[in-house]
Amino acid sequence: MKSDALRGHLDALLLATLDDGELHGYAIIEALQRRSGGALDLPTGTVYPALRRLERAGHVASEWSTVAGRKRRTYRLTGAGRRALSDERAAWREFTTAIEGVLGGGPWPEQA
Amino acid sequence: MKSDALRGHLDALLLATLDDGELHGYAIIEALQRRSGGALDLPTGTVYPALRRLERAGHVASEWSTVAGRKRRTYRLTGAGRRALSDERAAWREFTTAIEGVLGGGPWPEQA
DNA sequence: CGATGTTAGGTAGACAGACTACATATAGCG
DNA sequence: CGCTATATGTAGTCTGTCTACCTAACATCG
Repeated sequence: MKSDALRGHLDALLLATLDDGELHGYAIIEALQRRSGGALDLPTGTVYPALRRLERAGHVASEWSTVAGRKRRTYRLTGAGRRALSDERAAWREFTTAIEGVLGGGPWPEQA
Repeated sequence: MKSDALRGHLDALLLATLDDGELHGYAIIEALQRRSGGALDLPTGTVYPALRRLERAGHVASEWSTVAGRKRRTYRLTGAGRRALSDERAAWREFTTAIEGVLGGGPWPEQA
């Protein structure tokens, strides 16, 4: 998968991943792999900064915990995050509709 | 529409627009507007450089002509461009499948 | 004739978001 | 002890798109 393709859609992915319950960063990456059928394998250098961006924006909140001696920062959606996710899903539908209108192909009707 | 969302998909759009026949740059922009239902309104500063990139890559070829005193550079798909378009369409399907696997939502089955 | 708008093409530079590469630390296994 | 998996993080780069601008011919209105 071309790497730039993701641009502008990463936030939606992260928020959607947290929609099923709180997760820590590493687990988010694994969830993305699983749910995308292996197509998405995001590097930590992409995900961690993005999570902090989302936290600054108030869309997620985090708490530290320690599990089996390892520190984890567990993220969960905030109310604003849930609304943002809803907006992102709508934006995704608009986006794909627009692109598919073009890619969809076939000869196009002249404007009536 | 968030502007970055387009990243990595612009080439596909341009190639698809030319798939129905040759067009000059300005007409491509209008065709994109029409076919996307008005959602895509790409500035010339985005489209013209992208077309030159595609020409350098050998995916389109261009010829100058003059219509009603105005110079036009008319673009058409090359054979390589047609193959590239096919690849882009496949990549688009993979991309949306991956994203929708994540966004698609609902609780997710644990890996069996 | 001058102003404005439409058609048409173009460039330079900024910007932002994702990536590469690197650094850190603990636990468990051989 | 070294290696792998788990887990988090930063610095700097890269690149494609956008913003803002410029040029030019023609048409129309006043």
